[in-house]
Amino acid sequence: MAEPTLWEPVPRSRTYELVLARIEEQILAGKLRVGDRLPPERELVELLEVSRAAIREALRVLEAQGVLRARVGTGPDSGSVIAAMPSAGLTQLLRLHIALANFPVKDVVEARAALERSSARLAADQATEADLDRMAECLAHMDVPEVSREEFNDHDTRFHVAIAEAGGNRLVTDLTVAVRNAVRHTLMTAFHRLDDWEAERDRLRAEHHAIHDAIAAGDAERAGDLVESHIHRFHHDVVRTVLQSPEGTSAQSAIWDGPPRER
Amino acid sequence: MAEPTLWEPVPRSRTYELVLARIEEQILAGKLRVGDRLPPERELVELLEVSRAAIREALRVLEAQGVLRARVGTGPDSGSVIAAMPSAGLTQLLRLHIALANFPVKDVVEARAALERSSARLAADQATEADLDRMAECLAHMDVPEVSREEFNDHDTRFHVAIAEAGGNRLVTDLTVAVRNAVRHTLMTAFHRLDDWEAERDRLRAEHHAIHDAIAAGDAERAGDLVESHIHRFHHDVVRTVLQSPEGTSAQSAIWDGPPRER
DNA sequence: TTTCTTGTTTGGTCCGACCAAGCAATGGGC
DNA sequence: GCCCATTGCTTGGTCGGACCAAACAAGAAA
Repeated sequence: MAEPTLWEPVPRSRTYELVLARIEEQILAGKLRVGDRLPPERELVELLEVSRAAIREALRVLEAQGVLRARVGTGPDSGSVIAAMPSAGLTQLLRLHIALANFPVKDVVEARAALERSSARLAADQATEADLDRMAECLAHMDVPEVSREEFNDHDTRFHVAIAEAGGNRLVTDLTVAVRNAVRHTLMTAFHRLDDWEAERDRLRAEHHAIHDAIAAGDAERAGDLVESHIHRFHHDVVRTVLQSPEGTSAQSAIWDGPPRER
Repeated sequence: MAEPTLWEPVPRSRTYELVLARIEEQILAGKLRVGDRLPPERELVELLEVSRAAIREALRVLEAQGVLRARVGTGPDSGSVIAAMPSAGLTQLLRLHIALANFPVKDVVEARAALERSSARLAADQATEADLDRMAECLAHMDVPEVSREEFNDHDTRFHVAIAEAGGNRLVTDLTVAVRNAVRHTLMTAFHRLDDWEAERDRLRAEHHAIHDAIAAGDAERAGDLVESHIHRFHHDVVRTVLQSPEGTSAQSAIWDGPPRER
């Protein structure tokens, strides 16, 4: 039971962390809700009896988490206001950690597959006509005969986001968007290095239409399975192959597979 | 195509955001890796020609994201060091946004189910003997006849985390831990208000053992399905029922179901 | 009534100063 | 010659004060 990792921390709290804790208390307790305004920074200085720098550092953290939105001036929209923009913060966080190779691409793909399978199942159950129309519009853009790779990739993303939004689960949607954004660059690189672009394009078109049809038909089981295998196949055929081809050094394979498991 | 939301932003960059961008550049470009040290704050002031306050605000954000770890002194471990502790930052972010009801509990449950299904499938494919032993140990703790609810919940969490770790996917593991931590309080509350604790406890025990056995047998399909239905059933039977019972006001049902969908 | 000016509030930025935690080099005592 | 306390330097942590610019509100001037 004496796990060494459990005895490590002992974090001496810095002032800004205490400020953060005070504000979080009120959020967790429901006393601060979306739209509410925090007292002005100078007032918080007096209330909490710390320097403005400490206050501001805490506010910066909340802002980065998408919980706060600060504006100057005196209007009704000014000051530090509790907001709700989780996807930006999530995207940023995941981007950095993926870049630090904490999360190998393989893991990200797996997470995407899991999340989007869930989205597709939910979407099949409760997508509205408007939702289906939005998906169909994305498909139409990708079906343009001479569509460019950028255009295609752009609407590919929109298509998957549309599915997530149709599912109505905001957490899953935001996670999906964040994960997708986080690997956007990698995806585009793979897309450009593609040898047989036309074949892959046609394959993706067919898969997308199949997914759309399953959702439209309300077949959750099939929609989920199709999305899952769609993501797995694409990353297996395209990303892995392309990233490991000519310039495929050991460094890149590490990006894919991650460091060996150690215990 | 003229979506109104796309014309809103125009974010005037603040100094700390520029500093943040510079540091992120280097991380994204792979020039800063885990373990590397940033220049001292006072040096960054000269390099970037901004105030120390701006530097520090940027560093605070990175720290909150689990990308940085700062220590005073001159030793080899001192200064601002690139680190990799994503789950803490994720947990914090999710906790706040769940509290702000951006993410209704229902959505969180769905995300958990999706992620842990994926974990279980991976675990069934590649769990080692050591992994299985750790799971079994958690089960043993939960099987103690007079186990307390706290003990049970504690090892319940460990069991699920053990599965995620056995899956070997760090992103999914960290997301799982973060999501679980974020709803820990809600979970414990539901656990305590439980009417027929013994019946629920026995049901959970049986489900846990079935999951363990499926993973041990290498049956990915079954393991995944069992975990998924396990989570769905528990939250449907316990959390939803309990949280909406006596004190079940409209506010709490909003926490569960979230605000009505508007388009 | 309308328009311009002025003042106030608010976040944004910077500077300079001091503190305490650590480590490293120094030097006396054995 | 070796050990250990002292001293000094580097580093993040904290603070107070000052000034800027954006944004709005109120009052003055047309």
